[in-house]
Amino acid sequence: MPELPEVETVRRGLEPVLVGQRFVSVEQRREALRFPFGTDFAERLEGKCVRTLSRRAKYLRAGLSSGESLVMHLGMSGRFLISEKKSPNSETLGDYIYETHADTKHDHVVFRMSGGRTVTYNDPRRFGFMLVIDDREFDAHALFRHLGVEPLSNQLSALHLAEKACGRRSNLKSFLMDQRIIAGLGNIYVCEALHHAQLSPNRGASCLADRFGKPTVRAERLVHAIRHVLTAAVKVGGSTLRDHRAPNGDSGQFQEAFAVYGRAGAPCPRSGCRGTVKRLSQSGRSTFYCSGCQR
DNA sequence: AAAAGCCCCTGGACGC
DNA sequence: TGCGTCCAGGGGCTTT
Repeated sequence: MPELPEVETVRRGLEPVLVGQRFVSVEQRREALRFPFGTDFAERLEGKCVRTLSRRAKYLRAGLSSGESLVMHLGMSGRFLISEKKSPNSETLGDYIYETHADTKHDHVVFRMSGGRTVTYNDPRRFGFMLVIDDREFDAHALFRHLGVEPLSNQLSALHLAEKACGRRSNLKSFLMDQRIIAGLGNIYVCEALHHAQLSPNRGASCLADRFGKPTVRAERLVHAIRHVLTAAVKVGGSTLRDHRAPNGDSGQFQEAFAVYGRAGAPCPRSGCRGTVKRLSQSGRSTFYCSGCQR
């Protein structure tokens, strides 16, 4: 499911449920998801208060009162479900509602919060993971050390792209998928941003820099397109293809606005363009683009 | 060092 | 209804 707009949607949905609340109980139902949860996973959370809930790339980070952080990644199919509680003022476990739904066999973690709600992590494919790490080790952690710039921050600039693209031999699609350059884009939003920028996914990434290493007009266009597409997607709660939902159950709407993703054979929606959306395979993943207007 | 391929896992869509 | 095949929003690891 989740690229930056979906993860941000989940963050916004979880924030009022987690922040300022304490973990009353943490039920870990299996040894590992993609990675082992680590020793004492539940114990390091129980009794701790959540101070902040932030997002870095496609990761969620809950900052705890203990000086540690709970890091969560949704992989391909992870989602959170929230249930209300029967008795708001009681912390008896029996008063917490564990809402049954169609897919409880993939409920891997259940958080019961002091505010009275139950937060359940469900993930059929188990490509997601959770772990608790010391805040002092966060920036140096192997998962985050090499992450590139946040695309919605002002760290994303034409100059940054030009510097990273200089001397590269990969194509634009792979370049934008590389989390060490820009962190948070995935297959959908790379395709959509390239279409918006009218750049071919096959074009070499080195087109973003001129022979002096300075950013080109294409780099400027790409930065604008990435910001535009991500901002529009966040605004409508991301894209729901299969399982993405905000924690309150709402589905995203951005799939309605896809220009190219998943639309092979359809006419290009750009006004004045008479091209057709094509699908091709790059580095083992589908790319959708219009050969008419993306050059 | 960069780039390509493989793999983790499950479920849904589709063809027969 | 059942079976086989292909595909999927991510990303770490290995190989070239």
